[in-house]
Amino acid sequence: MIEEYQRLDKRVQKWLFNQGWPDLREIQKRAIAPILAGDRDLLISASTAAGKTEAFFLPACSAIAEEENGFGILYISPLKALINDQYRRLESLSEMLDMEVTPWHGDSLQSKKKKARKNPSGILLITPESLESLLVREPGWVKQSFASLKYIVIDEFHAFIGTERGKQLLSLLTRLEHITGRISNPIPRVALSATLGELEKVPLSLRPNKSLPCETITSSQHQSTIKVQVKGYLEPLDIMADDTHISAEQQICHEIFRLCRGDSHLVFANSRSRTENIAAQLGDLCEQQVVPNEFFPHHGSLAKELREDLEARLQKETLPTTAICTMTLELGIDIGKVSSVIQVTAPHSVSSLRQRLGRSGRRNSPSILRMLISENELSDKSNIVDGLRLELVQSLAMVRLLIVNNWFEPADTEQMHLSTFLHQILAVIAQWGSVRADQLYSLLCEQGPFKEITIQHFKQLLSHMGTVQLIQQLNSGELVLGIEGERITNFYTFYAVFKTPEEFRIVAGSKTLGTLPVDSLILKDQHIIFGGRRWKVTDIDDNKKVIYVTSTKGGKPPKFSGNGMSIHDRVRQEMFRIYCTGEYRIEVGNQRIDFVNNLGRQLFQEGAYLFKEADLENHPIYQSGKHSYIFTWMGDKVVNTLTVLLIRSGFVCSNFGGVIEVQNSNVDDIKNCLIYLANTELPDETELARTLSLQQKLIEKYDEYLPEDLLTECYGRKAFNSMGTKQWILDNLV
DNA sequence: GACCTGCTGCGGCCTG
Repeated sequence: MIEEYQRLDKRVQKWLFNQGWPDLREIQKRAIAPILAGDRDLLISASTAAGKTEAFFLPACSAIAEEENGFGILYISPLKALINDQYRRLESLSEMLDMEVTPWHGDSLQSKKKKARKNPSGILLITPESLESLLVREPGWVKQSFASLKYIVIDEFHAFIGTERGKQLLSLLTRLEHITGRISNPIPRVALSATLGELEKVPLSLRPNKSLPCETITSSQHQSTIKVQVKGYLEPLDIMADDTHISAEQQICHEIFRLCRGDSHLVFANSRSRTENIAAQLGDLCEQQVVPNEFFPHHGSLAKELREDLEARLQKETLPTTAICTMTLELGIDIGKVSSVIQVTAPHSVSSLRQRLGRSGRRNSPSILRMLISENELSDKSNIVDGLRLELVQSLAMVRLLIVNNWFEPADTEQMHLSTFLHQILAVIAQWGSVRADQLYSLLCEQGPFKEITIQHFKQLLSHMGTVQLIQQLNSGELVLGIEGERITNFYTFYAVFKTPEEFRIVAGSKTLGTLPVDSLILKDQHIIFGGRRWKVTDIDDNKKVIYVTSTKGGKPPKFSGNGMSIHDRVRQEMFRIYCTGEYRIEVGNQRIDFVNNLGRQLFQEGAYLFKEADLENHPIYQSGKHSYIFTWMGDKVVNTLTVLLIRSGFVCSNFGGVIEVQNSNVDDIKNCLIYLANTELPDETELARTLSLQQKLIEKYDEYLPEDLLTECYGRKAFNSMGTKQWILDNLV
């Protein structure tokens, strides 16, 4: 490997020597040859802090060190904060090479942009949105300054796969290759990513037209020790004021206080409002015990300054600090390792549980995960859904899938992303001024990433875009922007493809605490919790979109908006397996390790007993009083399909947590109805989506401009599965 | 009964 090291630029070698590193890491050595070759794509997949960034930049900077004109490396990041981090980290290396590094995003300095605009060279660090804005507004400059581009590197690539933003990014890269005349001689793409499931599928997500081969480098995983405990809590039927029946959440807060005080931890509470609630209660406990508060909330609606203060406090490691957080602390930001991770309520996916677990485990100590799960105390009026202890069993299933099967949800790469496709049509027309339809199709769908769009879809979409004046066709046949298209593309909000709700700022005195989506009801004089503290609303300014508050006692966290969640088939099937066998423990050698505390175990046994008593293993429909419940143990597509089929047949039903409740019905009626449907032609996904109102189908940013037929087809594909449902009925009810 | 990310150009105000 000595030879590999010597292939780096002499000044890079000198920089390495100055760092005092004993040796290059394995992935860093292995990346040198393929990057210097410059004739292939590269996927570097390794856990955080494995040195992925250096693995790319050391050889890539060596390769462009002699290049004087134009950018040599284009670095793309999903976060502005990461660009700032990376800029600092590249400072000394670029100084050694006398190489320019330009951070380019919405908040970076105009002076730096000006300088790079005049004299582009070295490394450009940018977000997809800023790159979009450059292509649309300054295509001539882009063509010149990227003429000798050698590498495109994408950081946190896993965050892009299967998303609207990821689709936009791939389209941007194709457009960049097109504008620089590099379609037939593509610019190598390097993806840096956390460890991914289904690694063999990733190269296609990096370059859908396969015009360059892709090599993959993964770090040899060192197995670390993991300690897991699941604890059960009981939510009392009556919560008394006398403290004998305190709520499950209060019990959980006491436990967090006991476990976390004196060291640093992360508590993931799944929603912003629960995050706020728990942070406030822990703050109260500190006050009651007259000790300094070391519990603080962290989520996306909190003001940047408040978040950064907490991040800095975690990083410094001088004061014990526990963050009660949402996924904002799951990945990306460098906060160092914490002593343990606590999960309150079941996580939404195994892959996010895995990321969270990875945040704990300091040098030479194990990763520690605790899951604190509450279930309702039962009465004779209780619903079977409560009795089964579904949330607890879901948590157990997820722990098993993660630890025993080493499985987590792969990204969904099958979606059409029509809203982003429409966005890219507008962006390309805005960039070129005018374009022929066949050029558009070739660029976006054949060379670019929109492989799922057929000519038929494309024609239908273009014609509708003409009707709503997004575009118009000239006599020559060329497409140009219409009035509405001009309006949208000329406003700065155009560059991002994802949707964000309008928000109110929350202001205390002269300080902004954060933001709230406008759809939550906030009234004057109401008491709220925000930023882990209690406030009273003094005034609301509808025009300026500001809520004024003052400090006070008491209050509830504001309601944040949100959609339902979707659980993968495999998680539900693991739950079913656990119920059927009554066994959740993990086998290690000849032993079975129990990772659940006494109350949790008791709750599990209640659920498993009810499952047996109702014989859900053999009878998926269960009648209780006037209502019936369908347990499919399948993912949401099948559950949604069954629900809509029954609604179309006149039943009143709803689903929650994968269980369908059918009101005023009995088992035989439901069974007969579904078997009858399965024996005839089941309506297809598009037909099922027609049952829903237009409003329910408007989800992504530009959905409102899509023809309803196309939107319905797209929605149907996302939400339903007719064949799978037919099979489920035949397998389980006949 | 969920979470997160990003974008412009310019006018006005403040500080050194």
